Amino acid sequence: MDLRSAILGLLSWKQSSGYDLKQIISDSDVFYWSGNNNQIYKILLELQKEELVSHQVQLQESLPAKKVYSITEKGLSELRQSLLATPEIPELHKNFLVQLAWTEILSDKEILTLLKKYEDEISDRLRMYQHQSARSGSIPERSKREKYLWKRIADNFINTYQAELDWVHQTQREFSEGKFEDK
Amino acid sequence: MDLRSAILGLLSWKQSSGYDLKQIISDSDVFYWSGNNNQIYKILLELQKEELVSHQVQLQESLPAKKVYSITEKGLSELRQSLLATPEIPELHKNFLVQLAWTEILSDKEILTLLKKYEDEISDRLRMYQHQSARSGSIPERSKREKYLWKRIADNFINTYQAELDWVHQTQREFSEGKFEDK
DNA sequence: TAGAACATGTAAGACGTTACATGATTCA
DNA sequence: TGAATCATGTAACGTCTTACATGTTCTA
Repeated sequence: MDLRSAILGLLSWKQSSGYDLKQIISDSDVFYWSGNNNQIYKILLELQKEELVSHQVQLQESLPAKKVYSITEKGLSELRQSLLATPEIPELHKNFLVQLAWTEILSDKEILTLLKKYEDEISDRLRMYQHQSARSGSIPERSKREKYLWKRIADNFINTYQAELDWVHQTQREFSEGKFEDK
Repeated sequence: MDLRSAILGLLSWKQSSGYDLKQIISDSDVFYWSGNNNQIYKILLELQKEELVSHQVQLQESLPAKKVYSITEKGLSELRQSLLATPEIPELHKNFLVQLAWTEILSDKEILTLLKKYEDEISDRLRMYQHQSARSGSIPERSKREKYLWKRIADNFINTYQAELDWVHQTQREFSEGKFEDK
C-alpha cells in the first residue's frame, strides 16, 4: 500500500480533486503521508496516463477551476490487486525511544522531564484524535460493513496512543520510584 | 532524532566501524532505518569533518582493515543537545489499515483472509521479537538505570505488537460473527 | 490590510533504498 | 564450488519535504 494505491482507494470512494485529496491525506493519521502537492499532482497525472483515472474540469464562479478525478474500471481492477496483496507489518518510527536509548549521559531529572514532555505530546494527540473522530462527518459509510471497518481503524489508533500513554505512565512511576535499583 | 543522532548515540555507547553500525541498525526495530551503506558511510565522513567523531584504522590479519569510529567531546555535546530536544510523537505507518480502509470492493471472505494474513505476520514478528530479546547479548548495560530503560524500550515494542494482535483478534471475531449488522 | 481558503502546479534538495564494485576468508 | 561474513565505498534511482509561483475571494 503506497501513496499511489491510497489515492486510487480514495477515488474509489468518491471523485475528488487533487486539492481534496491533499486535505484528506494531510489531516489523517491513517493516511500517514504529508500530502504535499508535488507527489499528489504528479501521481494523478501518472494515473491518468495509465488510464486508471479520468478527470473533468469543473468551472466555479469566483473560485479557481478544479479537475475532478474519477477512478476507471481499469483503476478499480488495479486497486483490487493491491488490496489482495499480503499485508505488511506496521513500520513504527518511534523516535522518542531512540532518544531515550542514549540518555545514559543525562541526569535522572532530565530523563523525567523528557518522559513528562512525551506524556504531554501523546495525551494531546489522543485528545485531538478522539475529538476529531467525533466531528469528522465525511468518512466512508457505504455499508454497515464499511462503517464497522472504519470504526475499527479509528479504534486501532486510539488503542495505540492509549497503550503508549500507559507505557509512559508506568515508566515514569517506576523510574521516579527508583525501581531500576532493585535486582 | 534522525539517523545522524542515532549514530552519535551508538558511538557514545561504544566505538564501532561503519559495518558494525550497519549490523546493529539493520537488526533493530528501535533503530528503524534500513541501515544501508550509502547513508551510514556518508554520515560518518560528515561527522568526521565536523569533528564530532574520530577514527583509527584497525588492521586485521586475514580480514579487511576497518575504521573504528569514536565520539569526541564535541560529538557528546551535540548528542546531549539532541537528547534534550522535545520528544516527537511516533510516526505510525500502518499500511495494513490503509489497505483495509478500501476493502469495500472485496467480499467478506477476502477480508477475513486478509485479517488472517495480518494476524500471522504480527504473531510471527512478536515471536521473533521475544526470541531475539532473550538472546541478544549486546545491549547497553552501563548502569542499572540504563538496563532498566532498555528493558522498557523492548517492552514498548512487545506491547505494541501484542496490542495489534489483540486488535486483529477482536476484529476477526466481530467481523465473522457479523457484528457490523447490528445497529 | 493581512492572512487563510481555494486550486494547480514546479524547483530544489534531503532522505532512503537497491544494487553494484572489490576482495579475502570461511563454511557447507 | 558457491554462498555467507567481513569491510568500505559508489551509482542510480525513488520517495518525500519545503518552498516558491500565481491568482481570486472571503474573513478578521
